[in-house]
Amino acid sequence: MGEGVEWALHCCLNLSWVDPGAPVPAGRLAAYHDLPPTYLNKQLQALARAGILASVPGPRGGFTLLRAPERITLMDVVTAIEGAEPAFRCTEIRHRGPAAPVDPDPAPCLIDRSMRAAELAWRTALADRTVADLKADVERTAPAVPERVRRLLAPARP
Amino acid sequence: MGEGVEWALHCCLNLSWVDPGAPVPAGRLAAYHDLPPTYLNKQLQALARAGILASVPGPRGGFTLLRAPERITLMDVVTAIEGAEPAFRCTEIRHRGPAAPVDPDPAPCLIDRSMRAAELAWRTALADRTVADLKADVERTAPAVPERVRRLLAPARP
DNA sequence: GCGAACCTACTCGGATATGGGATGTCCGAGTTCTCGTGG
DNA sequence: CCACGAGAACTCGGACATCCCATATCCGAGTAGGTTCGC
Repeated sequence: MGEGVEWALHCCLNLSWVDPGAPVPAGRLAAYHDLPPTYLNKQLQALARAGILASVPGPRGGFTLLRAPERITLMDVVTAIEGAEPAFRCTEIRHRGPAAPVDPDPAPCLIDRSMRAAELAWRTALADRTVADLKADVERTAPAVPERVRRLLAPARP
Repeated sequence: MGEGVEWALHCCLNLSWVDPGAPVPAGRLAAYHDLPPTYLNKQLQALARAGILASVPGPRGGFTLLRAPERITLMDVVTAIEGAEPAFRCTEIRHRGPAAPVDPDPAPCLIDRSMRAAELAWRTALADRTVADLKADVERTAPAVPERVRRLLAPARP
């Protein structure tokens, strides 16, 4: 799994603590965790294309959560970064080679079926957990974090 | 996920239908599904290293199931091919950059926690399903398959 | 003093390099079977 | 006819290329705000 998933999740969580009316530029989000700014920008673009973040260009621009944290599941973020295709893709090798039946077997590949069932369990677990859940848990276990995030992501006051 | 997982699963299933005392060479297993013989050999070696297959060299050699199909889970096969490391690996980016706490936070990363919980659900689903289950299901839905596998994987009779 | 036009600085967005791992191939070590030879 | 030994053929096992995608970077399009000029 790509490294950008971790970055995207942390960014969504951090954005859940700042004022939705004040966009945060990619560079500042990157500086918070010491990440490559332009590459993080790429991941944020993917989140924007998926409708999770809103992007505003120009000075005072940046990224903002487009939906409420309660409506952003971990599955949404993972799908936005990694794509919607399943990790295990059945290429139907049972229909190749000398064992290939003359008329294609209408029955589904049982190996694919099992692998997809397992992947569905994974997807369900991710879909059951939202950014709001993470937000609440962090606020309970580390109450100092939200204020620190707000301070470091806030725009520089001249 | 690598393509070799699909190959390995099909091979284990096919081997469950042949006589455990008669090893099947990699080339014949590859020919059954029209796969690159030497590359499939590489995957089978990984299965042998994991203790799933037994390999015997020389003429009349090949690969055999080392354990009973009931004792080979899909998780075993996936781990043998893909490795045991989790798909999502937390690099603790929360401890990097200006927000890094002076003494490392003993509390676990909650994002990592959620991702690992989801992956555990996936692993559990795979561990609950064995090659014997697949074997029984195929024998019920496609009774002609086992005989065909035995015939095509049997050693050539001069 | 006030308004408007211009200019600058800053941001996203996509097109462009690079490296590591999955994919694919090749040759050597070892074992078994076969064939020939001698008794 | 049988025992034995050398040879050959076949297999796994690991070392060696190749390709593709994740990673990383750079420059252009567009916009908001500040500045300056004219009235």
